[in-house]
Amino acid sequence: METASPSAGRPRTFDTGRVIEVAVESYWTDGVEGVSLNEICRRAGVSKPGVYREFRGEDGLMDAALAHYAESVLAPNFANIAGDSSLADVLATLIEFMVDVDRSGPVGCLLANMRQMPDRLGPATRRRVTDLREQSRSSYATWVERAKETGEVPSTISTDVAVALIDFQLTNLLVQIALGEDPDLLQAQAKLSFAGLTGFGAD
Amino acid sequence: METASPSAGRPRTFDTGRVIEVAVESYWTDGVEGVSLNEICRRAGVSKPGVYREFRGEDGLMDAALAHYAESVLAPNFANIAGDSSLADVLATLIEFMVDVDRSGPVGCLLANMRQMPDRLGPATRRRVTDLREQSRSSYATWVERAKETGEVPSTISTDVAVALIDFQLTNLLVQIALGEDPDLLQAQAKLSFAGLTGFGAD
DNA sequence: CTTATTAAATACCGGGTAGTATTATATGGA
DNA sequence: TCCATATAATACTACCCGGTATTTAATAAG
Repeated sequence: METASPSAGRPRTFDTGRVIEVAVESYWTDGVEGVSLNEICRRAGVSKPGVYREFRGEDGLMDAALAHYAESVLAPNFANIAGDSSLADVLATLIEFMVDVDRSGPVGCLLANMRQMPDRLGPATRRRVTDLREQSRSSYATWVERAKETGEVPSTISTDVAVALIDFQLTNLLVQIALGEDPDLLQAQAKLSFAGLTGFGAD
Repeated sequence: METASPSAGRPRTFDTGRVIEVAVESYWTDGVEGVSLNEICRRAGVSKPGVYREFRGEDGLMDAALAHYAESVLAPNFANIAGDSSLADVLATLIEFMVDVDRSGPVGCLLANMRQMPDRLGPATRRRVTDLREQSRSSYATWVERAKETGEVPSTISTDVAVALIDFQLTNLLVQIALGEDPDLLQAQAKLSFAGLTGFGAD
């Protein structure tokens, strides 16, 4: 299906997808606090009014970037993990993936970064951050409930607290990795931090 | 001992200590990323060249503020804690103190905030952040070593990892508290995160 | 060829930043 | 009284930001 109406007017050359990709890469690599709308325009080779017309401003661009990040990075990762392994395995896999600074793509996580910078976000982006966080928490909750059924996680631990633990540890792990902290130490302490949940860090 | 020479020149009215107090309060409450040098001058009722002459610029002011914070807030707290209680007690006390949002003074921690914002810091401030962090780690290391001697912490856990765990958990706890996260959930998950170290969160 | 239409970039606006050159003020001493 | 001295605030620079009014360019239709 071609673009609907080749009716009149100057043909568009604005590559929206390309701009979103540049924005994701920029925000992810430099942090939302470390890159300006002007700079993204420069990197994408695009004019500011163009971005404004297409995304209604910085908030819209950030929101679009976060949406793209969620579906192109977060969703596949969550899908790969959704397997039937134990909670300990899931968490260990996640940790090892997150602290792997040699893999392709930027380190850290755009969503985790944005959560630390609420003042830098517009309303739309903030809404999406809240929403994506809620989705993560919901996934964690199902993992925890399942692990409680198998007896891996003691039922004396409230699901809310377990979810808060996972959310806190993984998010801050990603933040610290992005800050350049030592990956090996981060990995070891992260595993240890889950010992009360699954007992897997106390080897 | 009065100020050395009342020799000549316009008498000074610049209250350095007052400016430092305002700076600490401002950076602590609003975050180093959330308040400008101009704004601090406005709040302290002082001119910018005055600050520049006294502190050599923003980096000097931040450095002085952090130094004052370290000796007026961090040091007393560490002194109060240095008691002979178990590591579990020390950590529980610290956590409960940190998540208490109703106590006087701003929530969170200036040092923890600065550690998340290295790009916002000048060289002097960054040096002091590194140094203070090293001091904290050193305290944590002695606590851990002592706890290992009493058998509270299994000697199979490397001191480096234990220190990294404590550093990570406490710092990020302070960051999350400052971000307005739910104190009760934070407290519960923080205690749980230390279960692998001391076993005290698994009640 | 002209006109309407759509999209592009240029150039600007108001406001913020850190830092500084300049000027005004208040003292002690000659 | 007049000057040297030290400190104060005012006013400015140069630069960045997000956002926009204006202008230029490229097409389809009449």
